This record gives sequence, C-alpha cells and structure tokens, in this order.
Amino acid sequence: MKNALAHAELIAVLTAVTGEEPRVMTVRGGDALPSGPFELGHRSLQSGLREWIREQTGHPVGYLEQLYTFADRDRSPTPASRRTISISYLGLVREQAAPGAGKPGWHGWYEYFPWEDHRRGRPDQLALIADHLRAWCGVEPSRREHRQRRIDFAFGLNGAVWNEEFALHRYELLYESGLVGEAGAGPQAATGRPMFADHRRILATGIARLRAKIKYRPVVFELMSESFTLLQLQRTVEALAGLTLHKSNFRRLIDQQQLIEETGAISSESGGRPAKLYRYRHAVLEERALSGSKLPLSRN
Amino acid sequence: MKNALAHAELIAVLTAVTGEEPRVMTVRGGDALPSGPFELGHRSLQSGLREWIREQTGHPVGYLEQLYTFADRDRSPTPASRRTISISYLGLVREQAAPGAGKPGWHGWYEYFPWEDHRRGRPDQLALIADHLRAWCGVEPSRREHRQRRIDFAFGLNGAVWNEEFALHRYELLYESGLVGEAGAGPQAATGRPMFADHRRILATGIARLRAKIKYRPVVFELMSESFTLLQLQRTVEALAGLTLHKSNFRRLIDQQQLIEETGAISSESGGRPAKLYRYRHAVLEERALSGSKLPLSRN
DNA sequence: TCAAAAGTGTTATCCTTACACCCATGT
DNA sequence: ACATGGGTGTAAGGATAACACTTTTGA
Repeated sequence: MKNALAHAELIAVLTAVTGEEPRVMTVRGGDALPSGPFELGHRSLQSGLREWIREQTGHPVGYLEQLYTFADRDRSPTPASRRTISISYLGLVREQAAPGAGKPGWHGWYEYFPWEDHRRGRPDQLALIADHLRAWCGVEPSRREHRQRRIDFAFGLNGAVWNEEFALHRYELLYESGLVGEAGAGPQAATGRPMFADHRRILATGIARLRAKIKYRPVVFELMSESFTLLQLQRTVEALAGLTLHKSNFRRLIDQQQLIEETGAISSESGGRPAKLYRYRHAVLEERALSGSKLPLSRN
Repeated sequence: MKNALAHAELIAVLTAVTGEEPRVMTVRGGDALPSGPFELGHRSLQSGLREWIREQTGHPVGYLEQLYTFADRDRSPTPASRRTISISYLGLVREQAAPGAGKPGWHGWYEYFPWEDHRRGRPDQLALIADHLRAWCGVEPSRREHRQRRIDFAFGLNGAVWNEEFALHRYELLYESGLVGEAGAGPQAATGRPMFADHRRILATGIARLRAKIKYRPVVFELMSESFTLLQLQRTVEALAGLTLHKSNFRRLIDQQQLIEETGAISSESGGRPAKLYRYRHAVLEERALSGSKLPLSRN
C-alpha cells in the first residue's frame, strides 16, 4: 500500500431550533463549522465526535448521524502532498440552555441560504437567482435544455413545484454557475453569507438530509424540550422545512402516528386559548418506520 | 494537529441482477468486497473508486453513491498504532457482459443473508433465528422488554410486519446476539456465509440502502439492459426487495410515473404471450422525486 | 388443449387535502 | 367585541390493494 495516508478530520453540523428559527453551531464568528482531528484515542468516529463536542461546547448531543465524507481537492489551501478526509456528521440538540453565554456562536440557517425560507412566501431573491441561472444555461441547445430542466426542478420553476428537500442540489447549481463562490462573489443579500472552504456545502447537505428525514423518522423530537404544544411542534417542523403547514391536518397526522401523549399540563404562554402540553412517547416505538410501502405487495 | 494520520481505503458494494438473483462483486472467492487504497493521484473519492473498478473489473459502473465511512476498531487485525478509515460506496452495474469470464466473482446476496429472501415465503431459518434471539433477550425485565421490541420490529414478529428495508438493523441484531460472528460461529445454512472483517456488515448497509432507494428514485433502471419487459422489471425489483409484488398493481404504478416508454419491439423469449419491450425515458426527469409530500402543506 | 405469461377492468378502502366552523382566553 | 390561537368535523379526490377475468403465444 503506497500513498494511502491522509489526515482525518471530523466536522459537525449541529443544529437547534430556537424562537422558530433553525440554527447551526459555528466557530470563527459564523464563518466555519466546528471541526477537529480524529484521534487515535477515539473508540469510533461517533464517540470521537461526541467527546469533542462536549469538550468544546458543553452541549449534550442527542441524535447524531453521519452525513458524508469529503476528500475532493478544491478544499482549503493545503500542501498538495497530503490530503484531508473530512467526515461530516449531523447532530441535533435541544433548545439550548445557554444561548448567548458561550463562545460557540449559533447562526440562523437562512443567513447562509436566504432562498431556502419559504415560510413568508417565495423569497424575492429567487427572481434574481433564476435570471442568473437562465443566463448561465448558455445557448448550445442540448446543454441548455439539460441545465434548464435541472434548474426548473430544483427551484420549482416553469410548472415544477418547490421541494424543500432539494436544498443541496440547489446549492450545487448555484455553485456551479458561479453565484455563490465562497471567494465573495455575488451580493450577499441575495446569495447568502459564505463560509470557510466547503463548509457551506456541508451545511446544505445537513439541511437537505434533515428535511428529508423528518418525514419518515421522528427526529424532530430531538429538537423539542421535554413538553411542548402542538403549535410549537408545528413551528419547529416549519422552521426546518422552510414551509408553512396546514394546522388541522398537521395535528391529525401527528396523532395518527401516536408518537406523543398529553402530559396533563396546560400552557397559557401563547396569545390565545391555553394549549395542552404533550410529550414524546420515548418508550414506545424507538425504531418505528413511518413510511408507507410504495411497492405493491402481494401476500403469499 | 497531532495524531490525525490514517490509512484511507475505498470499498465497493457493486451489485447487478442476473437471472432474477441480485449479486455482489467479490474477491477472494466470495470472502471479501473489492477494496483499494485512496491514492494521492485521485481527483476525488468517486473518481478514485471509478478508476480502479474499471482497472480491476472492466465493468463500467453507472450509478455510484457513497454509503458509509467506518473507522471503528474491531476491524481487521491491524497494528493499533494506525487506523484505517474505510469509505464505502454502492455501485450499480448493468447485467454484466462477461459473467463467467473474469477473475472477479459474483455471488448472490442471499448466500450471505439467507433470511432476507422472502420471495418464496418466509425462510425457514427465521424460526431458528427467532428462537436464538428470544433467548438472548435475557430475563432482566427492562432490558428484556426493550430488546424484545427491537427484535419484533426488525424481524416482523408478534404482529409486526416484515420490512425489507431493515436489513442492516437485522444484521446488527444478529451480530450483537452472537449469531453471525464472522469467526465461524453458527451453522451457515441458517446464518449465511461470513465474510472478511466487517465486509458483511457493509454489504448489509448497501442492501438496506438500495431497498429503500428503489422506492423513491428510479435507480432500478441502472440494473436493466437497454430494453426490457415489464415482468423483467418487476422480477428485478422483487429480487432486490426479496419480496413478491402484485403484478397488475405494479404495472399501474410504473406507468403512472411515466418513467418508461414502449420501444415498439416485442419480446417472445418468455414462456407465454410475447411482451412489449420498454425503455427508460432517460431524457426526461433525471432528478425527479417520486415521493409524495408526507407533510400537510398549506398553500400561500 | 393446456400452461405460462401478458394484459384489462372494477371495486372497496384508506389517506390526503381542503374547507367550514366552534371553543377558550386576554385585551 | 375581537384578535389570537386551540381544536373538531366532514366531504371530495386520489392512491392502494385485492380480485376477477380476457388475450396471445409455444409446446
């Protein structure tokens, strides 16, 4: 085995939702995701990451899942003699105890991806973005058509509907087309805040993964405090998805799945009528699959 | 940065479906998955892997997606002074051109996971497996109950239904309980063929991923030849899922999605009435999401 | 003629979506 | 009274699952 030595680095996309805003833990004043070397002392990748998140931030991490491993070389200016392999993880933490207290900074997702938040309608930036992308399609027919199609699907243009899950794909298109080059290209009001190296791409990966996951696994509850109202739960999902949901249907959906139960207590903190408080039914189906089959089974 | 140096290795779960049997490419006579070092010369992880699959096997790989990165240390007996990071990929190849010709061996998935093939009913091995697992649950009430629940869900016992997608979870339970220790533990007729190091676990990861993916992305077509009949398509999906599907409903599903079109040609190779041949509509929706929304949207 | 596979049609049921409306509290 | 949020009921439409049946070939 010849040249197979590399640096190994762990990167975390740690997210929480506070005040109806999804946030990510950052270092360097919001410029980078927290990361650190994978050391010999670590039992495994997961435990390595856990240890050092605890050290650096004091936050207990509930859910932790591997995101993706990167090694492409348009990453940070390193001597080309040795590569860095970055193993990224998505972690979910509960509404944090000490928000303004510490060194690690929490920044809103949509500071980096303003076009991803559709809760108050389609963001204005999308018009500019669409124009830029159309121009980028070029004129050579076959390439043009192909790009056109990708763009329409990704951004919900031309009859296609917006799909929140395509967040990574959208970022990749913007990157390819030169709109979000981290070198400080476009006007940030439209194209969002850049990050160090490829960290914004990793964040996009995390957002896309989480948006997909909440639909078939009960991971939202990792972000909620012990007890919560149905509206709080809905607002949290909305914050993550960047969409508004239909209230009564949301409630129906939730209680069909029997994932939560009433605590008996009542919250009167909201504007109107006091709401029942609920808790997640931990004990019950830890491993439950929420999905329907999608394949036409035949019993036998 | 201190001790962050590691060996980097690429591992491939390359699969094809031939003769209604899903197969995986192996080396060492079926004992191991093909793997190789990640070298400095490689532009990226993907391209590194592609290059060397081409070199070693001559098969062109269509679809390639990252599976998981492992670094836990109960892996192959290496000097503990340096770790190996294994980055695994799932690759799909078309019904291979030279099946018996070459050195690399293709082995059926279900040689390694006999309990995963439910096309001819529930495999007999599951009775033995269930017994063993029940015993393993122990007597201490709270642990017992927890394990019991996991097992019932994973294996479709006690009122739960079998879910093909839980293949990895099932393997992990069997591993934890000592039934499939790669050291040559149980009777292989029931517990399947072991593999080198943790390769069988990686294969299980690939199987689980692919079984999930075929439901929401048109990846099956990467395994089909240029034109195919509807029954061939169905048999391929069945082989992967390890389940039998309902014929007419399967057909309806397929043409609702408008993923294929008639070639105009007819195949008379099957037993009975000749079938229309179809092809995948490449051009059309490369990036299409097949999934329904699963969130109760509210338009505004 | 029969077996094997290709196809068509119809029905009951469930889930999703949308809409309409009432309830409880604070200002 | 009314704004705000909590909460219930129901009906239309579409997707799924199950079943029954016809058609076309080769042996």
